[in-house]
Amino acid sequence: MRTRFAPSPTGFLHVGGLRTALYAYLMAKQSKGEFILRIEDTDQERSVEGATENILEVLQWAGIDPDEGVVLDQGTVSEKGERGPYIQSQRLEIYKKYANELLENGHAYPCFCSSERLDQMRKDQQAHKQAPMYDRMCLSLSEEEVKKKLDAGEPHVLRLKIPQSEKITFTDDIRGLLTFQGHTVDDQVLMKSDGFPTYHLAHVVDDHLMDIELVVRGEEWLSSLPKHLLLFQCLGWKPPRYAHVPLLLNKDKSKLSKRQNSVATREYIDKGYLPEALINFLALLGWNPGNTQELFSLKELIDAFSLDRIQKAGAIFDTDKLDWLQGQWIRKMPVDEFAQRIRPTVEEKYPAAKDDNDFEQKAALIQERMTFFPEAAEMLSYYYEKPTVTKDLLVNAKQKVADEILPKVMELLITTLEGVAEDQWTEEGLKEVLFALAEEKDYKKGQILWPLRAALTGLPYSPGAFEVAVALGKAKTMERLSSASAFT
RNA sequence: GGCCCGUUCGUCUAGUGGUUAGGACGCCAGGUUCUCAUCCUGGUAACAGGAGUUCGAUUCUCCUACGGGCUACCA
Repeated sequence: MRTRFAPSPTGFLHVGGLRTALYAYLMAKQSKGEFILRIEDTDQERSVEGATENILEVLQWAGIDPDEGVVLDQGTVSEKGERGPYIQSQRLEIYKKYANELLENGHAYPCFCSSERLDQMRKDQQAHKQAPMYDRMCLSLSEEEVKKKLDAGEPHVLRLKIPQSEKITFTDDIRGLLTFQGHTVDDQVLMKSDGFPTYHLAHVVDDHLMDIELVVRGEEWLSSLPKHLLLFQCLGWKPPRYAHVPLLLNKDKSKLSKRQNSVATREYIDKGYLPEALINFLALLGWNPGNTQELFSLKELIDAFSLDRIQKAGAIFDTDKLDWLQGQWIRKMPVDEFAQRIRPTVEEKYPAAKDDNDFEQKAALIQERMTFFPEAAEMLSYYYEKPTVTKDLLVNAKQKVADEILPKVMELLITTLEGVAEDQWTEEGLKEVLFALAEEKDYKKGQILWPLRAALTGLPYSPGAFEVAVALGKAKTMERLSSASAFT
């Protein structure tokens, strides 16, 4: 099945857009079909320089690669496929052709009304509690009048002539049977006075010409669906399947907005979220697999996805679960990949990490406990700089490390560890020695291990004492113990 | 105002006439552990309301309420 994602280059890629793209992509891949990317830049005023690149980069980051259409080829925007161009501003002649066809067949008519008149008309209608709709004034123009105005080059638009008595029904892939009455549908503008088509005309023409079989788009389009259906009918084309996905919502249930949330996918990338986590999260917002599986890779989603398990109601964009998924996916990463991922941020703060041959070993210790990559540097700080140890940290009531026993414990730690041979300096080796020490001197394990860990890291929490001691090595461990014992 | 869509724990959701209404996140408690995190166990918490159909409605129908989307020469 051929599906498409057709963003407007008006800025960053919205997370809702990413979810829509994901669903369309999954449907295409599941059926071994093609996923097409088309750029809808028919609004010249809103088009933003660089937006297309940005959107493509973000999709690539997410692992959603178009088979056809506008693609990123080694970092630059290019086009691929037989049904191009895939950028609407380059298809103006095509739209013009079909607009003329509609005009000739009497399905569309030119409208010369000024925006001032239109504004006034709507105001009046609203004042009378009527639905604001075009009053069809220009439809009553005689053929001669129209010709005269056209010849005089008067600015005008082309409007779709909605058959008022028609009842339009359609079965949406998500919402089921939908019904609209012709008289409640406005005579939509198809061609603007600047020669550009509106979304309504453009997408119908393109989806037909590009052989799109399924359109996945946001619910906000539902109310203009009858216009699109009529357009297909007037042009003598078979409409594609449509799947209107529910909206992503703010906490107050309004449409997800910049004011209340981070909506740019880029922001989530910058915060360090993994594409696996974001994709997993987005997939589950409004869709469920029908079983209790929560973790899905993109590949698994391709197999498991189906439109009939998409929710009809909107979903609040609550990122608590995203954070949990992020932790899950971090833990699933191969250690070397994880190390590679955090290395740059650690090196930035601690250049010494560049020469660290045991970086991976240290990274492994924090992989189980972190949620956000930017935390990595701080979590590894004590390896690359001497920790600031205070007596307050060394003492710990819960571990029963009292002020009075501290000097003795520190002394025991130093003398005991001093006696450990280099080849015994392993987690097992240290465990054996220190547990024996605790038993011999009748200390609880915590009474010995807390001061050790605290002296080595200078932190109230960190990986365990044994792991840190091993990663640090004997020399550094001894050095830190002796300087910490000065506080006692 | 009009048209269209929707409504199960705080959040994401399972459920299609008979269930102790299930799972996940969050939160709380306990356990593991030298700390924190992880991990494990348990707990908290929901069918918007009203009629109707039915022996029986979360499930079907209607109404109400509430929420949302659209209502541009924007998408």
